Amino acid sequence: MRPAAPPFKHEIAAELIAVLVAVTGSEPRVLTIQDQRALPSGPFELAHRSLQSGLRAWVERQTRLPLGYVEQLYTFADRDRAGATAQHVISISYLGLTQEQPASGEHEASWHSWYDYFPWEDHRLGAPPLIEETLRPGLKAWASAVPDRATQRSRRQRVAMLFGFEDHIWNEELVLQRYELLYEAGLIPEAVRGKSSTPLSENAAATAPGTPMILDHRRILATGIARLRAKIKYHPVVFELMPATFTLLQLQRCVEALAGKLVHKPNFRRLIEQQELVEETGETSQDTGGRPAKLFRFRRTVFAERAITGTKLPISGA
Amino acid sequence: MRPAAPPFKHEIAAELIAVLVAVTGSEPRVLTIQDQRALPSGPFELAHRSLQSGLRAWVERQTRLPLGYVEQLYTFADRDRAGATAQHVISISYLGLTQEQPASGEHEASWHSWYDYFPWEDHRLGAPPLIEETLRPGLKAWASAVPDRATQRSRRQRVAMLFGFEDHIWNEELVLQRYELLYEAGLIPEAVRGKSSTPLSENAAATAPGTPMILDHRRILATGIARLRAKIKYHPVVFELMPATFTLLQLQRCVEALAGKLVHKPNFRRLIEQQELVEETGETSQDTGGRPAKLFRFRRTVFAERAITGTKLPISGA
DNA sequence: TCAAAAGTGTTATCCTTACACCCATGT
DNA sequence: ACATGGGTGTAAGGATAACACTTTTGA
Repeated sequence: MRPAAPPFKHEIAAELIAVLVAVTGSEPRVLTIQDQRALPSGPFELAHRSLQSGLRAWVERQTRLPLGYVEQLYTFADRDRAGATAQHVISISYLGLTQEQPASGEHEASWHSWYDYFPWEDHRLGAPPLIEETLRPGLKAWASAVPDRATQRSRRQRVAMLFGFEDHIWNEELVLQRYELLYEAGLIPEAVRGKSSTPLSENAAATAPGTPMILDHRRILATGIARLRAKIKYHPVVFELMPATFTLLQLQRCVEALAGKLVHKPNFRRLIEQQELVEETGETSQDTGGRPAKLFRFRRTVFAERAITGTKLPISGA
Repeated sequence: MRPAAPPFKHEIAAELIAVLVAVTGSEPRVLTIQDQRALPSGPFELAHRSLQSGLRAWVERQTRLPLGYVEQLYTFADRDRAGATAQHVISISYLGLTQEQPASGEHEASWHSWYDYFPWEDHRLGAPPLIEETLRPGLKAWASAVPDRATQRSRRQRVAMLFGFEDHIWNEELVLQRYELLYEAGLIPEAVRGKSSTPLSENAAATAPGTPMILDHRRILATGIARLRAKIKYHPVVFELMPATFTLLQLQRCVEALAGKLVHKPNFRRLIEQQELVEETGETSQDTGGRPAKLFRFRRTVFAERAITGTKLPISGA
């Protein structure tokens, strides 16, 4: 146990990795580079007051995106992150909320639905068929692939809880745990690719659907999605993803896009209005077939009021 | 926006900082070094599989404490953390739960109640008098010290919400926010000490009580306390702090020590037993005056079952 | 007998969730 | 007419928090 005062000179490299999220037309979108195979990352800059402000400056300079909300996710320094070529890098990952810009600029950056990477996470139209068709058999095989009875039972229970099999309800917040389970079961291409030694799954053909990413970037994305799904329930961050004015249904669709499940409309509206999170602009929108909807604007003052107290969204079953 | 593959060679130093918590005799305790002025910290080691396992190995080697539960808190790299002598260090902080050992070993390490550092956070006997006597006047002065009316109102509201003045209830989870407010108000010695330029508070005599720490260590401790207070409500981590067998009242006292507020005894017991978190050992304890209490043991299997589903503790008002 | 702690039973209240229904507009 | 979305009323169920009370031991 040594004193902290004179810092140690273990020299290593550090980088920032950003999960930048927007919601466009009822789809949750994430900014990627390298033909959607990587999350944007950059060097750790020494010139800023704090890590947070450093990330903000870097993102805004590179992409011209106004970053509404920024939150640190996790710091990784796993030795085998990069596989055999492991160099000692500390990666500090951040979640950032913004709005998708038509021309997001430069360097082959592009936006994609996060369900491209995690197709099993979208339960807005019920559980996607691929869960029963692909994941469930693969997971069942994995659970049975061990001789010990007790381990089998514990694996099966874990599978059932995470994916909502047998009485269990779907908990949309467990994005990371589900990814890690699939990884452990050898159903994620990234898991197999890195390992030169063990050919983990004999059923390598039956890997889970979803676009793979380099290194552990898909894992970082899962962390970001999970954090955001948990956050929107008690913190008014959704509004960072909305345009200046919006209808209540648009807001609802945004929440649903993030949560990956539908919410009860009447209750949603009541809860939003009760809490006075929004105010009417006086105008209406006739864009979508049906009765014109009132337009609302976020009451920016609630950031001061509720940053502490918190807010509520009616997303059930978590 | 550059690709992540070839890591950047910005060389910097990295260290780990640990908030190690135990509960001994109804007091929440934290391990400190340097005459209780610093949290234990150590170099980032490259030899481990992950950051987490590196921290675990380091702590167990240095202190011989068995670490029950470990969780990453936050990563700091603020330029002015060390004041003028700023060297570029990334500090990765962790929360670790353990049980206090009589001889915690070496290097002037010692355990102290965390309320030594945050005396205003202990509301088990009601709001401590020092809040009304010292904090409230200081905060009031700070809120009035700005000319703008709107800013005054917003400051006063923030103060009231965080400290439970005027109708607001005390929310025990807001440890960090309260510390930051006091810091901003110039009532924390650490805030003044660093600044060579602005003598922030003319009422420097009236700084908040509580033992100061070096650099931002008290802030890191506040982060750890806040995280733990939030965690115990829905995750069965309390048991990491308990001996092998315990009475329900001991368990309750432990929860109360962490939360800094009392809980309703009958409801607490019902909730614990309903969830089958514990099982009777068959023995009883007559240690404390009164009817002998049944001894319980934590059902270790719930870690598998509820790591995902979560648990509940009846701590109200947050 | 009293203090201290262990327990049990019950109720009031609020929040969540859902169901049922009506309104306004475009095709 | 009917599809689509906007919007209101209300009730069932469960979780929470509190009150009142009995039991068992040691001093």
